[in-house]
Parts: sequence; structure tokens; C-alpha cells
Amino acid sequence: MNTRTALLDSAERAARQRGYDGFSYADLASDIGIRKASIHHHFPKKADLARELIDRYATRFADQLSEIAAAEPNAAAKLRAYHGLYRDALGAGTQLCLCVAFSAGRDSLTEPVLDQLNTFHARSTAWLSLVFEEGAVDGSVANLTDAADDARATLALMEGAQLLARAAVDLSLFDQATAAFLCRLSPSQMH
Amino acid sequence: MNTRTALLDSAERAARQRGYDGFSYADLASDIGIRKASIHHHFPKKADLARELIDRYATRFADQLSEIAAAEPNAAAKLRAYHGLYRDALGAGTQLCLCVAFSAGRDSLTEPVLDQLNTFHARSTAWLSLVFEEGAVDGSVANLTDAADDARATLALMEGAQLLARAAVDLSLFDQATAAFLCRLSPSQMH
DNA sequence: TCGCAACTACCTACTACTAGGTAGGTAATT
DNA sequence: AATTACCTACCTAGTAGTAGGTAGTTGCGA
Repeated sequence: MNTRTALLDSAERAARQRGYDGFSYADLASDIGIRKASIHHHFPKKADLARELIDRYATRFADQLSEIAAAEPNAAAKLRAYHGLYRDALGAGTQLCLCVAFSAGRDSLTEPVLDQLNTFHARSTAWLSLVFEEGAVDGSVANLTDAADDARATLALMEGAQLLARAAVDLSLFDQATAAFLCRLSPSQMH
Repeated sequence: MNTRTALLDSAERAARQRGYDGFSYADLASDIGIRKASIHHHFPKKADLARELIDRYATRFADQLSEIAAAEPNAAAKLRAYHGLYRDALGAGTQLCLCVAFSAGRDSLTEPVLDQLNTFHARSTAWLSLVFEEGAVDGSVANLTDAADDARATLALMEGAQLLARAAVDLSLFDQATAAFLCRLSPSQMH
């Protein structure tokens, strides 16, 4: 792993724990073991770092959604896996999804970062809409309304549940907040 | 209105827009028109300010919940009013509920502030549980599961919907994210 | 294969500014 | 007289960023 990737990893951890305004180049320098000024070689401005952080996070998340779409047999299984992505992203309640962490401090972000943040949300919503449409056909999801509304509600629920768990550093709050959602999903089929 | 209250108002606006790490005593001094050092007379440390902010916010919110409980005839009406509190708190998508704004930067908060933040969430959840129990009796809310689960899911949905709307500064995202939730509520009775 | 120019990835040193906070002072108020 | 609510002046620490330097690496022509 090279220094540039190590810096991105360190920055992601810091941002997901404390938000964009809650970490500094000094934090990353200390974590990685290089001088603060050296970071500017890789990322001339902090906004450049933020842009690359969210670009790679969105790409990785899109890949994960594609894997779920390919691997899971029905809408319920896809939604359960989607839920799992958000639950795993929490760690033990010690960090948030990068986009949740960035959203609260959005006034500190540059236009390209905000564009990518909103694109992330739009793409998540679009993916979820397709899944809920599939659920309307395969019957594996209960209490469906409009697919786009269900999609946005699900995204909001995941982000909100993360915030509750993060506030108390208690993963079980995420589980409780999303228990009713999981109840809507048909159990996985035995094979 | 005295200076102390003006400072709390200014700090609340700033914190709800940019989070705890995103504003400073200098911002408040500039807004109110006193010197930065003068703020320390009212709030010796920034953490003291945060504590008073969240205390008064929680008190005000609890009062609002009591008013809703007293004024609304059934669970659906109470939930619609609750939804309205979160929607109104957004402004035009320019700010968040204080507890949402504080949650993302929770590592910067002191223990008393965190305790109050988590108490806020617990009290909201308890109030919502009672409302969902009422809904199970009066039949005004559809698709009920466990009252405590429904309560936490609702709180998460409101906080998450706020984040989505805040990220894009677009109130309609809040409305879309909560549309399915509102569909579960019986229409208000005509009198 | 070698020498060398260009480049990379760091370094030290520094700038300008911001942040939270303290100390001592003063005019107005109680 | 004591207290309050501000003030100026200043402190330490932190922040993002720049400039110039250097050792190591790379690529290429001879």
C-alpha cells in the first residue's frame, strides 16, 4: 500500500468518526508518520482530499450494490444485504457512513464534493427504487407504497439509524431502529 | 431579550447549520456585536455553551411534545404533528434539529452534553412508543409492529430525512422520504 | 550499461490566520 | 461597596497552506 492510499484510509476513518470539520492534516500526518507539509504533495488542498474520499467511497459503494444485485435472489434478500452494508459501516457505533458524516457539515464542503454527495444519494435511491419495484413483483417485501417513496424512506431510515447508534456508540440502537423494516422482508429461502 | 439569550439563539442557529465543530465564539461575537472575550463571561467554556444549548432545546422539544399530546385527538394526528416538528426545524433545508447536528460530531462533545443528547433520544422514543401504543388501540395507524421498534424507526426516519434534505438543501427530499410514513396515518377527521 | 536530466516524495521552515481561553480593567448597575 | 457585563490585550495551541530544499527514483539517449 502506498502513502497516498494510506492517507485516504486515514482520512476516511477520521472523517467518518468526526466529520469534515473534526479532523486535520496534522491528524493524518501523525497517523501515517510523515510531515504535515508532505500531505500537500498528494492533496494540495483539504477540499481535494475530500473530493477523492467521496469519489472512491461512492465507487466502492456502487460496486457493493452491484454485487448485491447480482448475488441476491429477490428484493427481500437485496434489502437485507443493503441493511447489512449500513450496519457494517457503523463498526461498533464508532463511525458513520462517509456521506452521513459529510452531510451534517455540508456547509464546509466545496461544490464538487456536494455534487458527488448528492449523486451518491440519488444513485442509492435509484437502486433502491429498482429493488422495491422488484419486490412488488416477487412479493418478498410487505407494505409497499410508491417504489421511489419507499426507496427514499429506506435511505433516510438507514442514515438516521446510524446517527442514533453513533450518538450513543451503541450498535443495538441501529438494530432496534431497523427491526420493523427487517420484519417487512420475507425470510431467506432455505436451499 | 438579553445578551445571554441572544448568544444562545445565535449559537443554536450556527450549530444547527454547521455542527459543533463548525462554529466558533468569533462567529457569535460577530453576530451579536460584542467582543469574543465577553462571551466567556456568560459561558466560560464552549462546552458550557453546548450544555445549555441542548438543555434548553430538549426542554422546548418536550414542551412541544406535551402540547401535541394534549391537543391531538389520536395517534395519527400526534404523529403528523411530530413529523411537522421535524419538517419545521429544517427551515428550507438550511439547518438541522440540534440533536441531529450534534450527533455527527459527537466525539467533540463532553460527557454531560452526550448524556443529555442520549436522554433526548430516549425521551423522544418513549413518547413515540406511547403514541404507537395508542395507535394500536385507536386503529389510526397502519402497519404497526412492536411499539418500541416503531418508535425508534420513526425517530431514525425523521433524523435521516433531515440529513438528506440538508445535504441537498431541498425540503422536498424530507417530504419524499417521509411520504410513506404519512400514508400510514389515518386522515384527520373533519369536525 | 551508464550518465544525467527530470521527476517524485518527502523534508524543514515558515506564513497567516483562527480558535478557545485568561487576565486585568472599567463603567454601569445593584 | 460589591457586582455585573462588558472591554482591551494577550496567551497557547491549532489550522491550512506555501516555499525552497534534498535524496531517491525513473527514463532515456549515447
